[in-house]
Formats: sequence, structure tokens, C-alpha cells
Amino acid sequence: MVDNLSVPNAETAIPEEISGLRMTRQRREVYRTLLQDRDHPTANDVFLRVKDSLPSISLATVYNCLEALVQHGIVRQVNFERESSRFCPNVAEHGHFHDRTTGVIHDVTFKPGVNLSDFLDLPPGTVVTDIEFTLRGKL
Amino acid sequence: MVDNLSVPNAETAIPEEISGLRMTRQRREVYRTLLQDRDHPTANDVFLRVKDSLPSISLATVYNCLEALVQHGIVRQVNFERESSRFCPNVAEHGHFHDRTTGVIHDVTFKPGVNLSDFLDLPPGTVVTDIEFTLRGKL
DNA sequence: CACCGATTTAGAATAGTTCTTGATATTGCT
DNA sequence: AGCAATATCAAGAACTATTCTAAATCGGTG
Repeated sequence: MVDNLSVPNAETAIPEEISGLRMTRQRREVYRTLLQDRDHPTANDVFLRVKDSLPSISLATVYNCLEALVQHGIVRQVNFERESSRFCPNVAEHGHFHDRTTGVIHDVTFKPGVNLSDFLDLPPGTVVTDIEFTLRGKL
Repeated sequence: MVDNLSVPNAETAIPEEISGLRMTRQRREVYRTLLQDRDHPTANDVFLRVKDSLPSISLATVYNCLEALVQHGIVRQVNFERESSRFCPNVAEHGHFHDRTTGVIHDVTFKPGVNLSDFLDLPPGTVVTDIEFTLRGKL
């Protein structure tokens, strides 16, 4: 497997601080949980998993930690329709493919070198700072 | 301006029935409201607007009507992050550009003839049935 | 015009998330 | 180390968008 700076793995130690965010025990465990299984868990999923290592953690704290991680660009929050938000430690630009048969969510990346205006009719003068896309279908 | 079958205008009479959905007074008014201002209103926005012509309508009914219209493919439900759902009478395939300065949402279409696999690295064998995308930025 | 299923209404219920408050922990300073 | 200032955490209440429930009403049919 190829290393990817934006997606550390769960084994490497998580430092004291990441992009200006102090890693408390709770934040570290929340982040480690996201790195562990890349299955786009909801806040509640994370809560249940983190309880194994930090039995006294509260759901509110998991929300706080996730928010802090998202705010600092360490984790991405992903929303599908009106479902619960899901969280993803892959902060590289990517979208998602939702497999309707299995329910599994796969990350989808742009082919290298493509430009938005290559395939979209954008109003002239638009400066796009953020892209979000979801595909649904079958594998 | 070019006519577009999938986007009737607010002036043309709305028939008794659209794609198998009987047009009750409430559904008609909800739909007419969406056709009137193409500004991607929320259910509550629609509620407030429809009240002008149907003062006794309830929010639940607006939700019911919108759901019926969406279910029958007459209207599209659009979600941005975790905000309230917005509704759009343009059911042709399109995405959205969210202008961060004005808050206005513009429809964005694909350039004719482009193919998803032209610019995305899709897992082999994927059959995409539904595309959803949102851009954010400044105009 | 009486009936029956569909629709509407109003309000209660729900789910996910955020907020509030007091308790705890951590940091920086001496 | 001791202490003040600051940040974080926990628990539960509060909030918001949406859905559900039950009763009233409507619309079309015999």
C-alpha cells in the first residue's frame, strides 16, 4: 500500500498536537477510531466504539471532539441526504459512491489533472473553493 | 429563453394530474410556489408563501405535498450539509453552486456529452444511477 | 346525497445535534 | 511544586427539522 500524508494509519502514534489542535485523550481516541475502520461512521458509531477504550466518554464529548477535528481540517464531515453526519479521516479532495446493494460507501477521487470547467457549465467568474459529490448506484 | 419540458413555468396552468399524482389544491399551490421563485426554498419558506393563497394550510401538509411531488419525480429535494432540505422544480440532472457572498444557489449543469468516467476514478463495474454535487465559492 | 378512500390538519413525538452548566484537567507562570 | 487562568469534559436539557398520529374533511362514485 502507498503512504498518503493526509491519511495516517491507525498504528502510527498520534502526536500531541495536530494542526494547532491539542490532542487530549478523548480527541486522540476519537481520531484513532476513525483511522481504524474507514467505514464512514456516524457520531453515535464513533461513540460506541470509543467507549471500549474510554468507558466514561459521553456522546456530547464525541460531538465536541469531532467538531474540533473537523474545524482543524483533520477530519471531514460527510452528509448523505438527511442522514446522520458521517466522519472520515481522509481529508484529501474526494467524493463518495454509495453502493445501493451493500450500503457500503467508497471514496471516489478525480482523475489527475482534470478541471471543473472541463465538464461543468459554470457561470463565468466562479471561484470554487469547495467541492462535494455523491454518486449512488450498484457495483 | 428556451423552453424546457422538465421545468414548466408558473404561468401555464397546472394539470389535474402529473405523472400519476392527482393535483389537489394544496399540491397545486405548493408546486406553483416552487415554479414562481426558483430560489430553492425550504419547506418552511414554501409554507409561508403558500399561506398567502391558502391561509389554512398546515406545515405538515406542505411536507406531505412536497414528499408526494418528490416521490413522483415532479420536484427535487436538495440537501446542503445538515441544513433544512430545499426544493427545486428543475428535475433535469444538475448540481448546485453555492455563492458564499450572497448565499444564492445557482443550478449547474454538465457540459453536453461528458461521461463520469472521463474525470472520476470509479471502481470498475460501477453503475451510477444518481449524481449529486455541490460547489461552494464566490462569484 | 350517502359512502369510502384519500387528503388535510393540528399537535404530539422523534432523531440528531447543539447548548448550558458545573466539574475536571491542563497549561503557564512564579 | 503551587496556583491562577484557560481549555476540555460530562450530563442532561433544549432545540430544530421532520415524521407520525388521529381526527376532521374532501372528492369522486354509485
